[in-house]
Amino acid sequence: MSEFRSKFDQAIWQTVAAIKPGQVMSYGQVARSAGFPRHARMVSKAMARSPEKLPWHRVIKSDFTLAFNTDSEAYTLQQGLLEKEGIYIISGKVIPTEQDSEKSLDELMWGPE
DNA sequence: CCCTTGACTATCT
DNA sequence: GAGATAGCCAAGG
Repeated sequence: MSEFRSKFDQAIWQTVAAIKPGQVMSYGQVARSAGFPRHARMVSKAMARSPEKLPWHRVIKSDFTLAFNTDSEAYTLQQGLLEKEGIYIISGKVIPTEQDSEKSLDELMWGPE
């Protein structure tokens, strides 16, 4: 069997498990943090194979949107799990815990329209 | 061995 | 802001 996968999966799962409630990380960020740069796409595979208890919903795309189609059930599920932790989504984007830009906060509160 | 597939990302229109 | 495009890379057919 593939040695890479088992080692990779464990490193990824450990990293994801370390994400604190109320925090989010992008796939690329997780990959890098786990020691596997440029493996963002592999992270998604590791998620699909991940244990139930893993907080997979705290992993989102680099642009702060969710990885699933907005009309899919998985999207709704992830959004629900995030909201249960106090993380909400405005205009399709996850609200970052740390707001540095007034512009983005402005846009998040008022929406693009 | 070649081709296709993604729960991705960065860059350019 | 929304598409299109090009990198990315292991897995499976």
